[in-house]
Amino acid sequence: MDRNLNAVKNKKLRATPYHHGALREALIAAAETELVERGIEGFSLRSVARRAGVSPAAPAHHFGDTRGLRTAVAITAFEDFARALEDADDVAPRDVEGRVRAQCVAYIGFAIANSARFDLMWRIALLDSDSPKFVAAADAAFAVLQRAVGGQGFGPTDASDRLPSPAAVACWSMIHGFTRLALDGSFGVGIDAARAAADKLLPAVLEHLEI
Amino acid sequence: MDRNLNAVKNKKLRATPYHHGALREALIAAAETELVERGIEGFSLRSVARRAGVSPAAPAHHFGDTRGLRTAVAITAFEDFARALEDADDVAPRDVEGRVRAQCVAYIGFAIANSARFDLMWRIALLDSDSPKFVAAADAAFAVLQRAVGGQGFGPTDASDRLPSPAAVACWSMIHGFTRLALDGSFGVGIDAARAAADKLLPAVLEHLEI
DNA sequence: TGTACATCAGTGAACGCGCGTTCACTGATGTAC
DNA sequence: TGTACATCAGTGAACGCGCGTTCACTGATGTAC
Repeated sequence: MDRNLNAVKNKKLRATPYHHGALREALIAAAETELVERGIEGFSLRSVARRAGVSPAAPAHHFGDTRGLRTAVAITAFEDFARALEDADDVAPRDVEGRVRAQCVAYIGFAIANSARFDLMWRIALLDSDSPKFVAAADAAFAVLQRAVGGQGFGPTDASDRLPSPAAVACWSMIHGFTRLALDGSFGVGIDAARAAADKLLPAVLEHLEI
Repeated sequence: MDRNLNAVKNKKLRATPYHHGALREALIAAAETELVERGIEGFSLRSVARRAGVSPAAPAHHFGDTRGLRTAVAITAFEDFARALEDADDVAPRDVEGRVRAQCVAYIGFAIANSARFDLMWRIALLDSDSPKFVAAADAAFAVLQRAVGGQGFGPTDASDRLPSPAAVACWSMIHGFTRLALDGSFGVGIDAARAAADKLLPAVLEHLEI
């Protein structure tokens, strides 16, 4: 009786149903928005729950803890990243130089368009960085780049180390470094400066990459 | 009388004198240790004050606030970094390839030996990144690298943009990217894997840098 | 088709914590006379 | 050389805050019979 009363009262007050239906996805989306608006430092489990309109304990059900949520966000970010690199390769000229250039442009393009998520992807101290799903997602992204560079998988060094091909790492290093420097303000403060660097400076810089 | 009594009592209890003498330097040193032991995320004004054996309000006197302390640490880190690059250049072969190689080795060497500080140096959202002293320290480090690459200062693009020479940026991007990837575990988890990558993989990677 | 019950998803209040910063203060130093 | 006084450097208690996590709970769903 008392319980029924409560149920009725709650039903009246509650705009949304008790069960969300797709809370996991909603939380990830909320986390991404939160990341954009407040940055990694301002990001918190509670703020994400608040934004998703859900109690602070709800996320634990899906992600365990804060680190789990952050990791889930990073995984989807790496998946999107890999897709962006793939899409770029699909429409690139079929010669190696053309493919490499396309990968680099897509790389920094994704980073600029998704700078908060891109930051999180590499903040491994904040992630379950040895979670199999995370490792797989990150590896998949690099595999796309390596394929475009024409890497034959792993290089001629000791097979036991499983080091990737130097050419692919050279390309990866250069575009990753350029991207980080651009995002971190070394070519001018702000996202516009980063975009300008990608447009004006990057092509000349890539001339110095020999594949 | 009451005051005198207090003074005497305090003098007896106090192992260290009321005035520290070189608290500013001591706080920076404490901050560096704290950074190493707890990482950037665990770092806090209070923990640094605690480690320096001083009240939580003391640092404000020298640095204003937490951000100011972090910035001071980052500035000394950039100064040490520039010095490390300079020292490497002093003993490098006098041809461009030799100097570039030496810069790259010193770059990642510093980052590995000082990974916590190196992380902080680029975490500009946490710093007063437009403080003149910070900008000057960061620019000075890049200037060393640029000199070694043989950059003639600024390149042939619009002088108004003041973009640095593409060759220097290419070198910087590649070694910065390689270093970040190594520190972030892309070549294997842990500092030992980073060191191994620097030793085994980096030389082959630098073959793809054309200056 | 209906009903009992297990399981799942989310609630909301509460906890203890460490944080950055403030405040009025006190102890020490240095300087002017 | 001594003394008064201003200035500087550090104290320590207090504040309010947002955090992550826990807990017993309730509402909704699905499944076995």
